[in-house]
Parts: sequence; structure tokens; C-alpha cells
Amino acid sequence: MDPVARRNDVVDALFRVVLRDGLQRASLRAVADEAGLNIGSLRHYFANQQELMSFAMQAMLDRVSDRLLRRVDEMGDVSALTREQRRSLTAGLLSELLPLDETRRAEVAVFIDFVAAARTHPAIDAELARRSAVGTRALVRRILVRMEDTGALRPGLDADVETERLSSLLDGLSLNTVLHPEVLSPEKCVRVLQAHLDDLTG
Amino acid sequence: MDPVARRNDVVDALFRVVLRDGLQRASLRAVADEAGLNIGSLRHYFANQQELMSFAMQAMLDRVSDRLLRRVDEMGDVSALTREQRRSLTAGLLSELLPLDETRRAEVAVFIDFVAAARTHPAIDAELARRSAVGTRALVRRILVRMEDTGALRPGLDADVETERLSSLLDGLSLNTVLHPEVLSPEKCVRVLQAHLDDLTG
DNA sequence: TTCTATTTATCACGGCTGTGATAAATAGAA
DNA sequence: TTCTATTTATCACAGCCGTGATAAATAGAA
Repeated sequence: MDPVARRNDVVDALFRVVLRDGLQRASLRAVADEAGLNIGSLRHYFANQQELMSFAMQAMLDRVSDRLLRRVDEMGDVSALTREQRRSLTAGLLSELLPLDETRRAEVAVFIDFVAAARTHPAIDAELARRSAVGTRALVRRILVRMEDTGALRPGLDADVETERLSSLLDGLSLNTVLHPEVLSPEKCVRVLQAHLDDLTG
Repeated sequence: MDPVARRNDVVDALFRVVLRDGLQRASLRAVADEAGLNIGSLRHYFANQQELMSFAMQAMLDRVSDRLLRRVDEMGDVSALTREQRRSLTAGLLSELLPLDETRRAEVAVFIDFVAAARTHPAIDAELARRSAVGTRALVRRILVRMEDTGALRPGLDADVETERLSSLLDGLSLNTVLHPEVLSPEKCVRVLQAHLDDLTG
């Protein structure tokens, strides 16, 4: 059996447990049960809890990152597009970070548990959580710079401030869509993002 | 001994534990130790874990709510103020929700653990978390409406969308300031909020 | 003082936790 | 087939958990 595939199976099981019962209940035994493995087998692939958690969090970040890169690849040559088309692509790219379907909703739910736990839980790598925040801001900043280069950005904006404003808005929208779906629906989530991008365009 | 004061002492101890070690480690024994009580004493004031958690979360919401109301009271007659003064008051009021000092930082840190756990943890009242989200939006909406009434709001804005945009921005800013202080400082947090309010003014 | 209600303090139980140690089963190469 | 390395499966241990039950101490009123 391919050990890489096995580890991914375990990570999938972990995500299901966290989504359903919360990170609190994601014990080694619970994850092993969910994966249909004996705890001994699980421990053969992950020496201890810390290793499993770090691997799982890294795997989640990789998945999101891969999806984003695939989006960028599919975009192709941007210079040949109209301003309207470019705006749509930008919105689509950032939407990749929002919990708009069940897959991304699960990801964000698990992610919230992870970053919240990273503040205090010894087995969860706080550095990984920090890197994801930095990564989001790097992406958002690149998008804003590109908008500015193509003249799509309203003049007189502070790049630092606008990067943080859009990044934190995305985080807040994700948080509320997942934790309070009856307060913030995915559709409204998109409308808010759209409104913000329109505002930046001026 | 005043039972009300005792319960508040316990809640304070709970907050300290959650801030330092996370909600995960806030067991009845740990909270009792932090409060300098025997677990038996603690259980005399709180029959079980669920009762303690609900009471603590309610207490936290009350504290924030009280601070907001006090702010509103101190504002007095708004109509006598200049536009600039009113803008400053608005920013100050909303800043009450941001983790700008150690007190509010602790509150937000505890709050994050609570709302995240509310999604799955049986002992934590999810309805309370929902109400706090609804409450924030009611406050933000009232502020936006008041701005519109005094002509301080840029025309052509969708109230629903702007309410959610500002609310989620506040949530995102709070989240990142607490979880990634090296990425988002309290000072930058304020600057971002200020920029957003300026944007709404037009 | 005596009685009563409040408050504080222990003990015990079953259950779950991560993990060390070790045995059993399986698969693949020689 | 035989040997070896991988994979799977158990057992045990110390530690923490919430909670039920009950005893001890304290305070305040009669």
C-alpha cells in the first residue's frame, strides 16, 4: 500500500471528524475509526499526534494553494481581456478562498478550528497558521498591484491598508458564512465581495 | 459570600484559563484551581460544565454590551456636534469591538474559542453565538442608518450589503489582530477601520 | 447554645486521552 | 520455500475528564 495515499486517507478522515465533531474530538482513536484503521496502523504512519496535526494542516494549505495556482494557470493571457472580464476573473480567484460550496465550507470549518487552536494547543504548529495569513496577504497584495498596473484601481489608495482591509474582509466573510450560515449566506458573501471590489475600482 | 460575586470570580478565572491555555484546557478542575477554589465549591455555584460555559459566554456578551451602551450614553446630544466630531465618535464606538488593549484582546481571544467551539461542542450554546452575530449587525446597521440620516453616507449604497461588509470586516480584523499580532497590529487595525469609514463617507 | 442552611471538601466511578512496548500477520524478494 | 521488512493489531500505563454521592466545616438565626 502506497504510504503517501494512506497518509492522505488518514488526513481525509481527520477532516471529516473535525468537520462533524470539532477538533476537540479528533483524537487518534476517533480518526483511526473514521479511516477504518486500527489505531496501531495509524500510528505506523504518524508517529504521534503532533505529526498528524502538522501534516493535516500542511495538506489543507497545499490543497487551497493548488486550487489557486490552477485558477491562475487557467487564466492565461490577461492582457487580451476586457476590463469586465478581468474583474470577473479577480472575483473568481478571491472566491476560491470563500466557503461557497460544501468542499470549501468543510475546509474553512476545519481551518477555523486549526488556527484558533494554534494560539494555545501545543500539538498544532502556530508557525503554519502564521504562514497562511501571510500567504493570503501576499496574494491579495499581488492582485491589488495588478489592478493598479492596469489602471483598474481607484487612485489615492494605501496599498498596505487596502491589502489588510480586503484580507480581513475575506476572513470575516468566511468565518461568518461557516459559523452563522443563517446570518450570512454564500450568495450574500459573494455580493459583499463584489461590492468591495467595485468600491476599489471606483 | 455573595453568590453573584462568586460566580463572577469563577467566570474571570475561566477567562484567564481560556486566554492562557485555550478553551480545550478549561476543565472544571483547572478553572477551580485558577479561582483558588476547591472543585467542590465551584460545583456548588455551577451544577455542571454546560451551566458554567453558558453563564461565562453570557457574561462576556453582557460586558461588551454594557461598554457599548456606556459609550452611547457618554455621547450625549449628537446633533450639536460637527461632522468631524461625529465621525470620531463613530470610529470610537466601533473600536470598542476591536482588540485594541489587553482587556479587549483577552475578550476577543476567549470569544473566538467560544464561537468556534459552539459549532460542534455540546456544552456550548450555539444560540448565544448566533445572537452575538445578529447583535453586531444590528449595531452596525443602526450606525450606518444614522450616518445616512445625517448625510454622512455616500449615496447609492446597499444597506444590507454595507452592514455585512463592515460587520465581517470588524470580525476579520479582530480575528487577525488576536491570532496574528505580528501580521496585524492594533494600530493598523484602527487605520483599516478608519479607511473603511472614510470610504463610506465618500 | 442549639438548630439549620450554606458552603467547602473528598472520594470514587467509568470513560477517554496519548503513547510506549510488543506481538502477530502479511507481503515481497531471495 | 525461506527470510526479511512492512503493516496490522493488542495490551498496559499514567493522566485527565465530568459527575454522582457524601461528609465535613462554617455561618447565621432561633
